[in-house]
Amino acid sequence: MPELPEVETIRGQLAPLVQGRTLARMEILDSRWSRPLAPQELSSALEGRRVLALERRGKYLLWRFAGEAYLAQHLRMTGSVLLDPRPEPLHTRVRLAFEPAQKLAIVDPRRFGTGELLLGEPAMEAFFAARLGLEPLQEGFTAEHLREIARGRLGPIKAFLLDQRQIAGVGNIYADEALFRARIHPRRPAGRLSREQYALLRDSIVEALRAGIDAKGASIDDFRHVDGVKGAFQDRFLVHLRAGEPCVRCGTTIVKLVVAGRGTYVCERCQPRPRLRRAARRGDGASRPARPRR
DNA sequence: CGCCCTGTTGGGGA
DNA sequence: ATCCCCAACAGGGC
Repeated sequence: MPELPEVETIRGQLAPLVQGRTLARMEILDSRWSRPLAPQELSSALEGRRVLALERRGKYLLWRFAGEAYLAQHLRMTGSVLLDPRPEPLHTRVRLAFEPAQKLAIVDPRRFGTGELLLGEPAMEAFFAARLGLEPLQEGFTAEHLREIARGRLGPIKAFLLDQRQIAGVGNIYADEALFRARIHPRRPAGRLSREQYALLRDSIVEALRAGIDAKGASIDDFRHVDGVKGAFQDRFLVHLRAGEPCVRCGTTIVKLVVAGRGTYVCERCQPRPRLRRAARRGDGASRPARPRR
């Protein structure tokens, strides 16, 4: 019998455990988890249905049930899906029982995680279309694509990378890593990079994702929270959480900033700060002439 | 011991 | 379009 590690969620291993089984009982212990319906109604909608497949969409876990019923589950920061953990963890939010017998628990100390019921394929596709851009490892994720979706955007490139509607699946650690590898400062306006920088950034995003997969000994479709980023990621992630340490490339001390409301680590020599852009003001006629867009 | 800060995320309101 | 704050909890620094 396959075993799931105690404290990790691995879709790649989870899927074979539930596919083809019927969800016999679903107990939602935290009403916050359940969307858009109340827990009782959401469980009723899914109980008795067979699980056709379990997929990953960006950072969502997508459960496909018979009859075009779907559950878009998000683990947020501290969620995990455990295989029949005993004793039951303190922060168990949902209990799932399948037939033939199989039990899972959705555990989430911080209670940010959610389960969204979607009825009908169009509703399901619309849900993701509204929230997720291209996956970095998908065919069309090219430098040109990146340049096009960033065109005209003046917000910081880091915020842009974290925006799931632009690119699906890039998280805070990955964004820092990709920008470091591409030697781009996180505060650079997203739409103002050179063609070469978009190309480098595109490759760096892919590299960062591969580094993460590698560090975890996982596959791209796995969800796995590593126990302590500082431990498992240290060798492959070159800037994140390294404030005070020397940059591996130039020796300059890594500093921590806050960009897009997230802790952001940067080597300000390898990743030069953008020139301060002055707000256009009346009487500021001496400033450089506006460059034509496009 | 208590207080304060931080965080693998995303959404809503300003 | 963008920014700020919030959700709720644990763990670390002081």
